[in-house]
Amino acid sequence: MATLKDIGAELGLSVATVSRALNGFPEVSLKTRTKVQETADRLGYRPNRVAQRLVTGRSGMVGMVVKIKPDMSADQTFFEMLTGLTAALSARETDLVLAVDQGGDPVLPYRKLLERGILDGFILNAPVTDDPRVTFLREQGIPFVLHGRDRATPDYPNFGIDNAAVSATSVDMLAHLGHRRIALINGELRHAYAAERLEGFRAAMARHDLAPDSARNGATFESHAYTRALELLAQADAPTAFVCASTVIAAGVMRAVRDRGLSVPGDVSVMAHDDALPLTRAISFDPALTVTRAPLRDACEPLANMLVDHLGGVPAEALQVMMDVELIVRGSTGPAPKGG
Amino acid sequence: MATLKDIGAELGLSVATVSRALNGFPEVSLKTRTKVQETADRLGYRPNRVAQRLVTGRSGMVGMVVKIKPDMSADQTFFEMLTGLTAALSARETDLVLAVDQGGDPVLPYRKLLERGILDGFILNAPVTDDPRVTFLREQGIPFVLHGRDRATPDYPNFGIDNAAVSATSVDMLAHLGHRRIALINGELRHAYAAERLEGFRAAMARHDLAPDSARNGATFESHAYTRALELLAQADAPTAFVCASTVIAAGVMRAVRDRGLSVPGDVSVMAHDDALPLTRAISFDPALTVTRAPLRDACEPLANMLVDHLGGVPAEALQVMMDVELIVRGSTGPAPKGG
DNA sequence: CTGAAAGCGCTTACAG
DNA sequence: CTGAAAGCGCTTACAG
Repeated sequence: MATLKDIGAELGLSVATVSRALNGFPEVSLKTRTKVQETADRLGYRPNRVAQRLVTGRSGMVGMVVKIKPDMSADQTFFEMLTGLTAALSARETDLVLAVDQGGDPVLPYRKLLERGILDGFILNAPVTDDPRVTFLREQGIPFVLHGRDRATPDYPNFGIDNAAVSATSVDMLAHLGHRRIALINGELRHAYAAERLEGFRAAMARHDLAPDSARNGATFESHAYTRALELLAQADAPTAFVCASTVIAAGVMRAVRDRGLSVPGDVSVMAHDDALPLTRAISFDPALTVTRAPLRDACEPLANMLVDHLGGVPAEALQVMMDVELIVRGSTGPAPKGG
Repeated sequence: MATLKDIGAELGLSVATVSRALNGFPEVSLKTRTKVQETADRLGYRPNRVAQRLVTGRSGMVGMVVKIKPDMSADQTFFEMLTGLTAALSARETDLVLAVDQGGDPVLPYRKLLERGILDGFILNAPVTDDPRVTFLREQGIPFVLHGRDRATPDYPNFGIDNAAVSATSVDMLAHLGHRRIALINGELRHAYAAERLEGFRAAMARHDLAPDSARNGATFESHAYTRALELLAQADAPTAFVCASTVIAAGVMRAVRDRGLSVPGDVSVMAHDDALPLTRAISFDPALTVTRAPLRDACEPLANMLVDHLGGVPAEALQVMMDVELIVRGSTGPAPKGG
């Protein structure tokens, strides 16, 4: 590997000048700059990142932790983001280092990664309300960016969707179709997104003078959603519309509706929030699923850029974005049934 | 962050001695060593990896490339290994850096990662026959370890299963059950594992004096497997047993068998090789699937250790392991039908 | 516009 | 058994 010294030796220049030429310092003469650049290209010079990092104090690496389940599998949503983040970070000359959280103390993998002393910051995802990882990294003074937010008014860089608006948009649309009994089949309430969706659901239902008691929170398995939907459908005042936290949940709900001998959207409307995961595509449902849509992958580039910008000195206040989601109406929703 | 200098200053020792004490050099006196260790602990000293790396020339980081499909999703088998590898590498003080292969030149992401000059080596998976990545890394002189092998007699560290034996074990078992017409529903032939399975299949069939013409290679989607099995079942001399390259393929084959009005294992036996992926569990089939089994995850620790050992100077010849697979007989295989 | 020098935090021959 | 010194490859005040 060619070094600055090699280039300097060829041209009779000091490493200092070569360094400045290559890094675009304005005081270097055009003639010198061209010669240096040309020699660097010819020698295939690549700056030694390790040396740069030692002197700048930055490592050019950020960390991310995969949480794996007891069966050693990880969340589909994590991997969905992982590839996008890696690509986006790479465009900013930053590498992504991975660690695993085997369960237990959620802070431990971050602590261990920090002890290695090689990371500039972290990307966190899937926050729970008042996330202990946020508390830890903040008190350590380590920069990080969060996908979503773990509290109402975050003081760290974050990028996410307006989860209250997800519920509000869904409820508004269904209410305008005449639905009065609307159910929310939500994720686990400890997850910040689920808490926000529930809150948004309650507020929206209240605005329409509807009873918000048909909300069910829990694990986002298809089978769980199926069971919870069956329970609601067995009630005297069964819902005529379901708002689902994910497309997987919607699949369970649709199955339950049909097992009750009801039709979608004739008897029951079903809609979901769609993260655009490749394995459960809203458009492949029959009928195609009405959704609020916000592809997880769309968050990757903003998150990567925010973190790198933050490391470069941009204050957290300037790096907080809450996106609105898109409403896509398809065949799975329709007017409330007569006399429903 | 405390440095060697800080520790030395506290104790009136040179950084050289402190360094030696901390790194377990034998010449340091016990008394000094204890004092240094104690002070290091008290100060919360963590070696600066970047500095260590600059001087040793090693980075303590290895790379891995995710190949993502046009729909931006990645292979389940990749993620299955990713978490296991990260954990195993971490135990050896090594970090895993990720990059993505967006399609196109398979060598490009490796080249780009190398240009950053921060990686000691690579872990490769899913080799194709005579893999160009192997050629590239070899000519660059970069250490790597391969899951599986891309040629018959590899000269690099590798860990994998005996794919020819996978086929042989399967065919032997089915032949002993009286099956004469055995089909192989294989993966894409450009993948080294698929080529090895096919070769093993042909050899085993020949040993039993059976015609090995019922082999079909192709993409490992459930739907493709379904189609290919239907074609074979429609023939006059339809197979009475199927050896499947994966559990996903087995699912497609079983569906085809049933759509033909046939039963498993009464009319047709079905077995598969099982990588123990969490999403398609052989035991959840009905009837439970007979398999040759070799969990992908079992490869993670050996691969991680092999790479780190190789970086530490262990020659490639000492780091080549081909594992035998386990045969687990369950309900999806049985005697060949009478007159079949 | 360019160079000599110091320094980032460590490791490791070389002396003693 | 310990220290002084050189050096890994870079960046960046400080001079000139």
